[in-house]
Formats: sequence, C-alpha cells, structure tokens
Amino acid sequence: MNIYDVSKRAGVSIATVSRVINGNSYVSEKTKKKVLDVIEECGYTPNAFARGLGLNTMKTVGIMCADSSDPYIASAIYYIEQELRQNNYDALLCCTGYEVEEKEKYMSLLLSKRTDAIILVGSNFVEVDDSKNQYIREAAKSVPIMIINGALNGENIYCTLCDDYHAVYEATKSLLNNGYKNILYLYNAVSYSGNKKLSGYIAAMETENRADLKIEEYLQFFHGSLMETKDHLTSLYKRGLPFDAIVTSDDSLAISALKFAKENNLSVPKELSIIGYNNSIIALCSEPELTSIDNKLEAVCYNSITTLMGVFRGQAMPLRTVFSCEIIKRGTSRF
Amino acid sequence: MNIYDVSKRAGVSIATVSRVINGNSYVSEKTKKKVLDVIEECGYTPNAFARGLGLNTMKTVGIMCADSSDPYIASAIYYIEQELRQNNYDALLCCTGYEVEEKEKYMSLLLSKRTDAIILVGSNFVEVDDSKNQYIREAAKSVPIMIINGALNGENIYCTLCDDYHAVYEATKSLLNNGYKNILYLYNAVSYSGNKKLSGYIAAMETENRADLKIEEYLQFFHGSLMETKDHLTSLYKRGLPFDAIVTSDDSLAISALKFAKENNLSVPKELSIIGYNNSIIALCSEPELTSIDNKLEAVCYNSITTLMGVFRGQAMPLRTVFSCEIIKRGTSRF
DNA sequence: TTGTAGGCGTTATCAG
DNA sequence: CTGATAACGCCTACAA
Repeated sequence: MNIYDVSKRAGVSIATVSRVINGNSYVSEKTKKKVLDVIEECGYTPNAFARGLGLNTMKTVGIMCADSSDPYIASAIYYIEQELRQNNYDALLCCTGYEVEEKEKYMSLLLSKRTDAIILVGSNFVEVDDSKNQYIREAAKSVPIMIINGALNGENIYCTLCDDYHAVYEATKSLLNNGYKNILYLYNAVSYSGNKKLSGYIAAMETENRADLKIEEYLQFFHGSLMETKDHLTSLYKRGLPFDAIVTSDDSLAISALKFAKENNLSVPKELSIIGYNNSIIALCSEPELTSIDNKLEAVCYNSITTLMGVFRGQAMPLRTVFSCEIIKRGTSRF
Repeated sequence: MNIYDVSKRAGVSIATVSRVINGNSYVSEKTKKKVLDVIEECGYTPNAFARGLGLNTMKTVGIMCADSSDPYIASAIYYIEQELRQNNYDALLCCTGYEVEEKEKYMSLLLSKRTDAIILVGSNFVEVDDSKNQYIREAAKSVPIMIINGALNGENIYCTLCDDYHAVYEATKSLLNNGYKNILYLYNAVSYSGNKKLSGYIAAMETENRADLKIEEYLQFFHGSLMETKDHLTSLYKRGLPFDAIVTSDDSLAISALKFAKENNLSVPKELSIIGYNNSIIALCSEPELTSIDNKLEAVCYNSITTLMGVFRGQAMPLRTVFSCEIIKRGTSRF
C-alpha cells in the first residue's frame, strides 16, 4: 500500500494525497475528506524511508554516551528522549564505552546514518588532550553537536553544563569553615568537568594557606569497583594519612567512602564528612543519605534540546550555557 | 557527493561502485582499488535513506521501555544496545511511561518508522487484562516483537524471562525454614511478572498452613517514593501488624524497608529480614547490602537478541525462553 | 567483469 | 485547487 494506491482509490493524483498528508498546501475540503477516508480505510502509512530520501532527514538525533546504565547518564538519556519526542524527533542510542577510538567509530557511524544532530552525554566526551577532540569538531561541520555537561569550543558545538568548579569550591570551603581540616578529594575520571571539579577543590584548599599539608597526597585518583575503592581508602587510612572529610566526584565514590567509614568505625558525619556528586538515586539509598551536589541535570538536558531546536530553526543560539549547581545537604555532612 | 560522482571520478558505472561498496558481486581487483581510492579521497558515504528505501530496511530496531532511568531498565537497555550493535543494528529508544494508551501510541510510531523489530523492556508491557495486549499482537503482524522479562502468547512474539515465581517461592520458603513467621510481601506494580512473584510468595506461605494468619494483610501494594514507602511500613508497624521479614518485588522497595527498620530501631537481619529484587546497583549501596534476587538480566537480553537475529535469518526460534533466577545472599537476610 | 535502466515511495516544482 | 513529472540516491536484474 503506497501513495499511488491511495491516489487511485481516491480518484486523485499522488500530489493531492501528499498535500493532504502534509497539510501544507490548500486542498478542497471535499477531496481532503475523500483522501482521508481512503487512508483510514486501508490503514495507509507513508513510507518513512522514501520520505527520508526526499526530505533528506528522518527527524532523528543520535545520542552518544559511554554507558547508559550509569545512573547519571541514564537519567540524562531519559530527559533527552522525552524532550526530543516532544519535538517530534527520534533518539538513536549509542553506548560507546570510555575509549576515544570507540567514540570516534560511533561518531562516524551516526554521521553515516545522517542523524540531524548528535548529542554527547557526559563530560567524558571532552578529552583533556585537545587534539583528541578533533573528531568532534570535524563532525560539527556536518551536524550540530550538543554536549551535555562538558565544554568544547568550536563552531556548531553547543554546550550546556553546570558550574562544577564553583560547586566543589563551595562544598570544600563549607567543610573548611566548619572545622574540617584534612579534606580528601576522591575522583575516578579525568575529563573536562573532572578537571573543573579538581580545580575547585584545590582553589578552596589554597585559601587556607597551609604549609604543612601536602595537597598531592589528598588528590586521590582511583578507578575501580565500590569494594576496591573502599579498600583503597582503607589502605590510605592504615598508612596513616589523616583525613576528616572526603569530597568526591561521583555518588558511587561517596558510597564507597561511606562503606570505608563503616568498616573502620568512623562515625559519619562527626569524624568523617562525605560529599557526593550528581545527586543520583543512589544518594538516597545509603544510611545516612548522601549529601550530594546536584548538577541540575533535567534543566541542563532541557536547555540543550531547546537550543538544538533553535538551531534547527536557523536561529542564533548560545554556544555555551552554564547553570549553577546546588549542594543538597543530607546526613553525611555537617556544615 | 553521491554514487554518480564517485562513478564519474573513477571512470566506471554506478553499478560497479555499488558492487564495490557492498562487496557481494565480483569486481576486478584493479577497478575495485580505483573505486576504493576515489571513495577514500572524497570521503564518500552512501546515503542511508536511499539505501533504506531500496532495501526496505535501515537495520534499526525500536526499544520501548517505560522509563530508561530506572536502574533495572537502564541496564537492560545497555545490554540490548551492545548486542544489537554487535549485529550491526541501531537502537531507536522510546520511553513510554506506564500508561497503556501511551504505549500504543509509541508502538504505532515505531511501526511507522519501519524498524525491523520492536523490543519491549520490562514486564509492565504485559497487561493482566489481556484485551489490552491486543495492540502488541497486532504489531507482531508487521515485525517480530521481543519481550524482555514478560510473557505473552502470540505469533511472532518472542519472550525471554526469568522464573520469578520460583525465585520468590524459594526466597520466602527459605525465610520460613529459618524461623521467620510473619513475612510481608511488598510490591509496587501489577503486571505479568508482578503476578508471578506474588503467586510465588502466596504458594510458599500456604505450605505453612497457618489458620491464624490473614494473608491479605501481608500483601502490601504500595506505589510511592522511597520515603513514602518507608512511612507506609511504619504506619503498618505502628498499627500493630506483626512482621519479621519483608520480601519485595524491587530493590528500591527493599531500600525503603531498610530505612523503615533503621527508623524503628529494628536490627537487620536479626529482627527483620529484607529481600530485594533485581540485584541492581542500589543493592550494593545500602548498609547492610541487600540480599536480592538476581534475574539474570544480561543473559536474558543476550538471549533475546540472539533469538531476534535467528528470526531475521528466517530460522525457527523458540517463542519462550525461561532462565532461573539466583538469590544473592548479602547482609539483609539470615538463611 | 562491467554497464544500462527500472524501481523503491516520497516531496516539490510547474503548469494549468 | 489539482495533476504531471522530475528529482532524491541507491540496488539489482538483465544485457553485453
């Protein structure tokens, strides 16, 4: 059943059928009804491929993320999908993993599928070594690139993010103001936003101007499972590194920190304050619940899609939008 | 840049270019190289829409889920996407919410996009009132329908699931065997798999043959946030309903149960045993960590895609595949 | 081994 | 307001 069949049955030309379907040009009420009736009657649906070929778009945008099962990313995908759908766009999902080579591969795959835009979810898409971001700029020559929670300069690259620097700065500063002295910064990823957070921590610590504190020891990069991370902290503790608070770059790290505290009978938040990041579902699962930095994911995603639709309409849109984070105070911290 | 441009530059016909691209028919090494060089040189990529139109497929399968941010569903999506990609298929994601009307809408949307198959993630897609499942059977006339964790009879509908009945039966039975008497069953969704779980619980309880226990009171349906669920349990407790164990249909409910225990100073698992379901990431976030029923999501997803690929190849494939769950024992239970 | 030509199902541009 | 007809870019018999 195609447009010819419909046109024959309705006794009109295919042009008229097309007009009725798309409702752009004027068609007399009478013929319109006739066509509509036939369409209804034989359950005709326009062929999306043919339409795609003619219009050179299937109204689809590609979403790239490292791992859709990560709670933070999963939420982002949800918000993005909803918003795209609202605007009549489909979402093509790609889980790339964390390797740049893979990301490049998926990028050209999506490009070859001719999606109308590509959304990069997560700051891990912005490499610190900028030459590795070239493939993104290259892609931006074909379609608009939207980055969720990461910033990259370049034409046709639109970034929406939260001010991670400030958030970590404020969180660390608050701890200092409340008497915590030796604050550990625990992180598991090096990326654009990762570096911002790190800088926020360092800047806050430097306001104290302590000569005795070797900050390198307090910058703890560790990538592993919940248990491995807990063990890592325990080994630091046993080795005698003194710390009374831990600021983390992710809620899951904070969960590990909490497990570490339990294992070593440190009372939280009295002897050890812990601050998570992302304010994801898991922040509510522990006891006490995690104090966590909320990076306004829904607002960020919403803004990104709104910007994209503006770009589609040919409007001038800001290349960068920055939201403020909010510290959600719960049981693992004392301010 | 299209196939004509390439053919001109290479000094061959478009048919030859097409043959080189698709590598099906024989082309002399010399011309092949020539064409490949031109393609490389001008960065030509075949137009996916045109190809789709000709072949009547874009090698895309639709994924429908209620909410991609749910940890269980998010994991399923991840496994599915990876497996599809492995087989050179793209994943089109739809988050439908929990209303049947919406699901129907999305189903016809995907159908109109002419995806090669549609995957329904989550038992919530199978309604207890079977007439509401008619739209799925209808869709199955056009494309294979794969159901993850739900069962629905029908031609061209392939289901892969875990034996929820047995899992809950065994879990409940184990608690009974270990001296727990008043076991509450807490659930938040009515669906195919929801009913299976419920039956498993009831069957296990009936083996005890207790005249004094009004089982209706122990069947607790409650749908709400973590906190609301906790409060619901507290109100049951205050009202005097005696219970020493809680079996739940979802890890998040078990988290609420744990919070309830903390709030009321009940020691877990001594005074109260708690069993979760799905063995998701959040089962590891609490203290003690949740004993949870693992429903082998990765295996289920893998099987579903393998089955789908068989269907695509025209092979006869089983309409239903059932895996066994596994009870992962952790700190919230004593067996 | 290679080329020619028709078909896939739309949309859009002109005439009328 | 409506109808012919030419794109859109590829695949694939069929011919050579």
